[in-house]
Amino acid sequence: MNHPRRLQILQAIVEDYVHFREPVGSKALVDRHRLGVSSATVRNDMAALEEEGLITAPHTSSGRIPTDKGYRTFVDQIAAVKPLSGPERRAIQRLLDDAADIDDVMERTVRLLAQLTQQVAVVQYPHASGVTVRHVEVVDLGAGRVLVVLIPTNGRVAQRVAVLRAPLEDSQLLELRARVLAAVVGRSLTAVPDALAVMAAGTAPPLQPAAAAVGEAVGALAAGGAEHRMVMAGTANLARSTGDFHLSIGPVLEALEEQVVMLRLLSEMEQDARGVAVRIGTENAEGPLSEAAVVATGYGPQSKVGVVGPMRMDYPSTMAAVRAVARYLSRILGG
Amino acid sequence: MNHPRRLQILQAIVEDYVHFREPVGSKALVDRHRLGVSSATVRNDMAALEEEGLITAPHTSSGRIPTDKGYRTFVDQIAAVKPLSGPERRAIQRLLDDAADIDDVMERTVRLLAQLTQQVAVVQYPHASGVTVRHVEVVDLGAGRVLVVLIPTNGRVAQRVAVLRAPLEDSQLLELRARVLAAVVGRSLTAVPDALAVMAAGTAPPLQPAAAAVGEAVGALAAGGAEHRMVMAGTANLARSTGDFHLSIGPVLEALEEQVVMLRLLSEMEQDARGVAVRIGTENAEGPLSEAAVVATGYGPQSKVGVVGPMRMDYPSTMAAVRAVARYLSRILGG
DNA sequence: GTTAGCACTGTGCCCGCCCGAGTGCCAGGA
DNA sequence: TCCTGGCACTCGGGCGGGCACAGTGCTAAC
Repeated sequence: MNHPRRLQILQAIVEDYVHFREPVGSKALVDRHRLGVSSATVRNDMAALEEEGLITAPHTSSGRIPTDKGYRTFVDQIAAVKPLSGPERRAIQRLLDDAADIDDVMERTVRLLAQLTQQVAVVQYPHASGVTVRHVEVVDLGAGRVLVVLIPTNGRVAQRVAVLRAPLEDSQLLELRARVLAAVVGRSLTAVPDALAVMAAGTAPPLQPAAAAVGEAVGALAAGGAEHRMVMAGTANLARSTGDFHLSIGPVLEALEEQVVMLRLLSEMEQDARGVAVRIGTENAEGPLSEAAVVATGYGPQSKVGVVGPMRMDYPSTMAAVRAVARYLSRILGG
Repeated sequence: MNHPRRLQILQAIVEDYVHFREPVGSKALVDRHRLGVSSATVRNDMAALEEEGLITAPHTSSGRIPTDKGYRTFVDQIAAVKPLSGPERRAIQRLLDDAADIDDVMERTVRLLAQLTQQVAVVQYPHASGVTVRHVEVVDLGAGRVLVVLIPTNGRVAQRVAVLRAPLEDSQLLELRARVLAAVVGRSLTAVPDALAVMAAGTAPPLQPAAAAVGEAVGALAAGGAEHRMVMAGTANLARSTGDFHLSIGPVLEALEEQVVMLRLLSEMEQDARGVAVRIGTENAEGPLSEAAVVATGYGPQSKVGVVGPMRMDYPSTMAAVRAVARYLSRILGG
């Protein structure tokens, strides 16, 4: 597929279909784009494009719409990522600079991206690679229950309640706390579970069961990092996209609520030279997303941010927005 | 309105309409319910109910559907809250008992409620009334930025980055940390901002700006409690409800994403003697929710949990599920 | 107060019709 | 070899008429 005019026609079809949301015919094409040839010629090229499986006609006598493969070709070969406007860039920066804590950053980011792209935005919590333990706090809740708080250097505090066989004296609690701190502060999160197992094993009997329970709790906090969580916004945008054409909203919403599935999908996507990954239609495994497209990219060490929308989306703008937001996010979190 | 048979007929209309999702006529009514009278009599009663504004006919020759007021009467006068089944109760308990931390409790609760009711579920984070400060941690991020972590007795850890005019020495940081701890540990969250203002004012010049910045950050954390946050699940259920009848999905999704609005709505709702609050259609202010119903109740000190769905919902079951989930939630968090 | 019967009415559905958009193909020209 | 104008063809969508049906309101009788 290296016939320049045909690529140009494919591009025009994709753009017009995204814009007008209806099949585009040869005449409309020559009217709206300076192709320099007649509609008959365009028809011949369209037949060739259809032969190659890049476009298709919903019914015999109507215009053409791009296929999955057509969008893919468009994205790979044609689309130049469109830079964001100055005001947009400033808006991103201002909004994210004001964020109070990590949760706030995530919340603002996902809303911003949803608004910029007019799609559903998804942001994974930052990955904890290279993060070490800053502090651990053990809080007595009474009745043999203690709250364990893990404060890693990335600020993503985690917490959990551990249940002990018997209540602890204040002095015992302090000793336990000191032992835990000594064992893990400064260590990488990945090393925490083992370190605590050693600590528990080396603790004298009266405190041993409590040390084991607390150690297990902290270990779980360190292991089950926040990178398994995500935030989402802009689901209302789906309603608009879905309104006029296929892509029923229910299954897509279900898929989006399955965080595990979404996170795996995002993590599988590998970005290309432009720094963005795109999955179109059936490139997503068979299922509810087979009529949708996902545009994603990484930020920070190995976390992901992206949007989900109809295949008929403005890829250049969307890719630009996703990439820009990811960059600001890296900057905010890395700084 | 104290005509027993007419109430019975209203009840039958609501139940059948909820069940079959189409206007119900006099004949179908006598077929499906043992009313003991003929369809002609039912027609007379239906005319009376329509006169009172409790039901209405979409067009001249079709069955009747309940109005907002009809649902209201149904909910107030008729519906007995239907207790949950044993397996349902056990499922709630098992699921919530396994939760790791507060975020996990919220996440599990909201999913559970969405699944039980087949509606969109909303859970507000627990309110911090009566909560005191257990600990504060100050973590140096370098470059004059410090992470401030507030650990309240309810386990809802909050965090924030404070930006200082100039970097601090380690010893200065330790001193600052000690001053903050001395000022706020053991105090109620509501007293924290003032206490820190005093602390900052009484700090010697070299450390004063940093104390002010950190104090302000901690104060904001204490003031801006988690009760302003909420989690949501089951939006896919909206697609099903919305599919066949009015209640367009877009505006409702938009309203749900406006957390501020939703939280205010929930907080305004006052539960009745049965411990549940219900808002139907236009009882919600004009707007996107005027064709929806909200069923909510409180849990813990003053937080809310509820569901949003079409007016045509199974109120007895929904009210029971909301109430049951709220009870388990109170128990988990209060224990 | 209840019931049977009857005339009436609006909706949904099916059918046939026509119109227009857009195609594929062919023959002629650069 | 590629492009173009022309033409016949095809299908979808909109429109109007006719039909069956569900359900009502009303009246007269019990």
